[in-house]
Amino acid sequence: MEYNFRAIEKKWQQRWKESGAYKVENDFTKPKCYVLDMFPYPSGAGLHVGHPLGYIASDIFARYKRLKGFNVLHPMGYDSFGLPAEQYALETGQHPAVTTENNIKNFRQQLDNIGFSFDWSREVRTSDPEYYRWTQWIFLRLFNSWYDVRQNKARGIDELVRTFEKEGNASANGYTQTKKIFTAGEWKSFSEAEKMEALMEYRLAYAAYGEVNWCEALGTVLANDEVINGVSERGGYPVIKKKMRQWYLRITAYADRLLQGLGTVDFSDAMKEMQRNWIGKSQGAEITFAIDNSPLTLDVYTTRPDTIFGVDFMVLAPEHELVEKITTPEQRARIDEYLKYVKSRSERERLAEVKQVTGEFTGAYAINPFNGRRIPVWIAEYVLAGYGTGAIMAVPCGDQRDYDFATHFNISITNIIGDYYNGKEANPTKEATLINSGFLNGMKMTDAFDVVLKKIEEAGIGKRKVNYKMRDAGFSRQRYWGEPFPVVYHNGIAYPLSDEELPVTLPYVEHYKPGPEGEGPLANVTDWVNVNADEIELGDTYLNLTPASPADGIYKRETNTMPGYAGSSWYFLRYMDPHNNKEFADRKATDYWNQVDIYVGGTEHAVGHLLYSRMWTKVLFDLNLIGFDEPYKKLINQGMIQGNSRFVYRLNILGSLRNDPTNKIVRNNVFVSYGIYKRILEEGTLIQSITPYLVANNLFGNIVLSIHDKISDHFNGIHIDVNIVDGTELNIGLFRKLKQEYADAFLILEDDSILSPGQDLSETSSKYICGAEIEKMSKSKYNVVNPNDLIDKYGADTFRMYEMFLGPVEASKPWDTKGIEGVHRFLKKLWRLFFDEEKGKIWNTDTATDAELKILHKAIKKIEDDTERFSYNTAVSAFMVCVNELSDAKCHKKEILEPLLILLAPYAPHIAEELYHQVNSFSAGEASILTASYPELEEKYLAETEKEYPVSVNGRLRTTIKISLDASQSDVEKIALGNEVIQKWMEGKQPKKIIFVKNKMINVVV
RNA sequence: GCCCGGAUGGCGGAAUUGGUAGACGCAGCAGACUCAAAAUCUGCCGUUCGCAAGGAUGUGCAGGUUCGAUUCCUGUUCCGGGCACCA
Repeated sequence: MEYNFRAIEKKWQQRWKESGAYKVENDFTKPKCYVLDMFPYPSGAGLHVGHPLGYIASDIFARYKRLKGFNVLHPMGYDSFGLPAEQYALETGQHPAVTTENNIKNFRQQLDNIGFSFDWSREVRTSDPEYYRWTQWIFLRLFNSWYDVRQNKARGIDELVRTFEKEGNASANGYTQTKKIFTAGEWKSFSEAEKMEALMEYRLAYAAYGEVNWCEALGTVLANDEVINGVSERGGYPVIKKKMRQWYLRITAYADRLLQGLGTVDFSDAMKEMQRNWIGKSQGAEITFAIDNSPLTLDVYTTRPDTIFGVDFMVLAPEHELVEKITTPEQRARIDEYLKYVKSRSERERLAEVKQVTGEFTGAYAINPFNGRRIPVWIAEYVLAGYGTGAIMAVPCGDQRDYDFATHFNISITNIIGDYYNGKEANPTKEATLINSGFLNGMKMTDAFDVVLKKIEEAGIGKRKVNYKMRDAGFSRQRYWGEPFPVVYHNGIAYPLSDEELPVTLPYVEHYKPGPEGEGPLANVTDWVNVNADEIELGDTYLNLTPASPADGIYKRETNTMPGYAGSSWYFLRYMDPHNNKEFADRKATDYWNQVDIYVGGTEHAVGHLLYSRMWTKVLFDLNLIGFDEPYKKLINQGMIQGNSRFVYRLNILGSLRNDPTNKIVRNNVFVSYGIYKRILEEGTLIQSITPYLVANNLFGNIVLSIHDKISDHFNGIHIDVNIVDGTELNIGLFRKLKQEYADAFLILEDDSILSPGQDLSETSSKYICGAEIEKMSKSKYNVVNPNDLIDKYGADTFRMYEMFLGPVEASKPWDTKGIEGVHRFLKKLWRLFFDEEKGKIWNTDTATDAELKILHKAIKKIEDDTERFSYNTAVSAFMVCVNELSDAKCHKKEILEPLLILLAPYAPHIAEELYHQVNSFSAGEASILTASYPELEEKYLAETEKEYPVSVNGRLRTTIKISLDASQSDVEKIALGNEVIQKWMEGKQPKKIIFVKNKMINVVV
């Protein structure tokens, strides 16, 4: 009986499916464990071997916890809204719903093949109306909430309205930048439009005009984290800044709590650091400067108020509102020209030329409040309008950008840091003792910080201020394939729809092109966009207005859709209660399942998805809709599996040779093996290197190639499908079959011999060796390895264990199929502990010896420990050690083997279940290894009585001595000093000291 | 430029708290079984000197702390990732 993995895996996958083995109940009496994977976007390309890495890791953990007696929630679903499906629809006219459905089918087949323990009855899809109904519902909560800074939490907008009615907004200032202060009376006199406009400044989801990242090629705006180096993350298209009315999430209100929350979760330091950088908190001061000969004032933000005496100029962002007002007539023309220049530059150009110094003087001067100095006010690109106040005080001796600017425009530099400033570059030190700094002279900069701030606050010309780099998140996209907003407009005012109107489903569209004015495709569906007042029910505005009536006429639906991160911000909650059609999830279910215990996914979501879902969770918590405010307790980032590309090297035929009918190479391609290619590059000339191979075989006829400058120009390294290469050796038969154009190619092999068309390797002892390079795994590089192929060849259990054996889950590593044989051999060896090819069944029910129990319990200890801390590569190795030892000991005892199978079940569930049933005679469906209980470690079997101690002399290992573990220090010293080898190395000297660490080592110092 | 992470045999990697560096696997070499191949099994496998016993050396590089350092500290090089005019 041999290990027939194909039949075994098929059988058990079928049985588990039939018995609903992975179905999870909301059984609140059992301890819970929530193990979650980041759900995938179902792309058309399907899975490659990199995708399942994290899924396998989490699956092992989930199965392990289940064996440990936990009620484990381990669901899977699809983040099925998104750009690629829509881009594909634009090109082919196929509806995104159709392509998405097909892709999901393909994904599911590939996932099923690997044998995951997902509870598919809880599957969610973000594009399913029954799902996005609740995304829209949460959006309405965001729309109807505001952030109360004093209570430091989100509250219902109705409470804000009541405050306004009582006392206006002067004291009840929520998290908003508004400058418009109104009294209760004024509020009451506001029109409906004015009230809605005022409230909009407080809502957590709000519409506003703002600079957005507009991507013309994609026809939509993008969030900051979707723009990389001035181009779109997806597709690399140019992105420009544009003013548009957009929806935003007021995530800045949560900046501090998102920062604080990092202290309560178990994420990697790198991950926390990335989020901290993105939030970008800085402590500083906002200082108001008077403008000379003007009633106007200038606010700047600085993190270094201690350097105020070093201010040599001011710089405004070109977009700053003061620029218009303070520019003097003499400078007007030059400023206008500079503004024109700035406008002409794209975001990308600005980023590309970061170090270029540009700017212009406004002609105006600010006054330093502490010494009355007149400070010239400039404008320059390097100051950003969106950060701080959009204006800075420049201290060239302490800030390199200010220094560069001052040098470029010949502005004299005041040194306030003495020797710390060398006159050649700025020094941002905080250690210096201040000079040229009035009342701060002689003070350390770190102390001066608070002294200056106190003075500024006393004088009423500024205040302490915390700033964040993070901006509110753009929340609308001009696309079709996303969640429609539950919002309608009337006279330009946005009204929420009632919960009863949900879901607002996507209408059918004829095509996916933008609307008439650059809006999303939905704008073209006029009979969906325009709705009569009596056709819809509006949500509560809390404004005590007369309800909308038919007389109010036509409402227009919002034509934007929500961005990709909307659905993924809360999906982990829906899994808890996926079929609930009354609520997004039952409160009892969310209280029970609570935080995700283990969340596994890639680093690429560090700032996008992770921050947004953390924010949504905090909002839901504030509104008392769930009972916790961090979604993910522990995060594991699986590493990227890189592709291992293979190359063949084609000789480029010169144009002049192509027309020569006497020459064979005109018609045939010539490929050289990697060794030859490398030698040619090293030798340097084409004539000397190539012709011996080619001329000798009469490939060239009488033609001689001309010498080129670069030898490598004569070759094209061409990606070749990794699946037709064994290691680095090309499978020539498949190579010729794969592409018509290669069928007649000449191949120059590693030993310089030529393989002509029609010949195969049986006529030579040489090989064609391919070049190799590590790259991203992608279709275009022909380096994609499909899990299905490997599973077909070795089985899912081998595949699962091999992926884990590759290295730590967190590490990125190139894929290499070669080692999979070793893991497969291990499983075959395990099988042979139970069955022999000739003798059949060899497992028995004999009583185990202590030595055998020790092997088992060593494995229990190591594997349980490694599984618990996600060290799966070492766990797999421990299985191998155990099976090797049992084979050597010829142990075939059920008493040992059965517990081993349970240990193995999370890693290789199919073979474990099969053998578990072989050693037990269960009746059909009676038992499963999936619900067995995990073996208990019994330390007594591991107890040792003696230890082979390494003994060193002066720290150098000289020998090992077996000594009883209960030997005392003096016993040990006697034994060590009595040892022949040790005596030899002591060279007759007296020991100064003998270091003895019990159960570790002995070191004799002489 | 700034911030994180890493560097160990031919290769992937192990060494959990400072205590026998190289577990486990791949590849390679030698051998057994076989008509042969596959499968399986046995032995060797960092470098170097040596017939061997054994010795020297060795965790990117240069120092330091320690009886003892892959592990801690200082400096440095290279690689990977993130951020990038954020005042």
